[in-house]
Amino acid sequence: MTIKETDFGVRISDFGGINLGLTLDCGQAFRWRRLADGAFAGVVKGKAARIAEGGGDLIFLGCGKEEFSELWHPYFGFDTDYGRILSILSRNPFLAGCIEKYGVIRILRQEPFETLCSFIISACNNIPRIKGIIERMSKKYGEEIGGGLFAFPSAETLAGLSEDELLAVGTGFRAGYIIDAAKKAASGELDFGLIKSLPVEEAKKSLMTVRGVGEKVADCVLLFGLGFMNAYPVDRHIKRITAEVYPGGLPECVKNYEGIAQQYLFVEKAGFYKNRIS
DNA sequence: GTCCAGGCATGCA
DNA sequence: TGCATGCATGGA
Repeated sequence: MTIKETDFGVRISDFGGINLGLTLDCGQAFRWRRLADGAFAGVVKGKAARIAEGGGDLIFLGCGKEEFSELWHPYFGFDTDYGRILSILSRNPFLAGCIEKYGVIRILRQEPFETLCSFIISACNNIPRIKGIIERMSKKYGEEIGGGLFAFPSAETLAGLSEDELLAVGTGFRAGYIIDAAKKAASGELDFGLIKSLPVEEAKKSLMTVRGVGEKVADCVLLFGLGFMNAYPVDRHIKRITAEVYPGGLPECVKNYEGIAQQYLFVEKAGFYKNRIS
């Protein structure tokens, strides 16, 4: 990977490629939007970001080298060799077709508490509405970071809210679940640093001590927030797809990278990519 | 009005 | 252990 500081921000090349639009808008992250000029804007760990594409390079606008290496390098998993992983997954013809079609969809390494809340909210919900709820939560209970943007609320803040205060932003029946997650995270009963170091099954069990967190939500947090590429979230779409495409079970080549395979299957078959924001 | 949405907790067999 | 049901909410 080459990193260059320019007048506009950090420009990176030779990083292994990315389908930026799909990576940021394939149902794993909920705070990115596409601007009129084609760049993407989002809020990550309390930092406002704009990312543009040019000639296969990515430009992190208004960002310095230090911020890039501390925040964006891990967020996009630039230390992960997607070329190698995708060539392994391509041993399966169906996945090879998806990878050919969509390019490199990266699994983001998001802030764990925000990821946990986001996927608690995702239960029995649709993606546009999940985004709306998270935006309203941030606007009402998150810290303002300038430009009319707001950080995702802290666990401490959410832990102090009443269910009615969360109902007011449209969380519905998940309000109590979010408060339980916030209390456990704020008290340290849920220690993401520790969970990250556990074997996947134990990590999953500890996430499932939170009300409103079952197998699927736990797997999403493991995959999209804690770096477990072997977590395989099975939602109603993936259940159908897996039965349809792999009635005999997942192919051997998927082992250890179930989560990445899952995201290609989701994009290909859940139909979401057809509806995503242009 | 009805149906559906990246589920989960609960009660009952 | 396995299955049905209710859960808030808004858009189609």
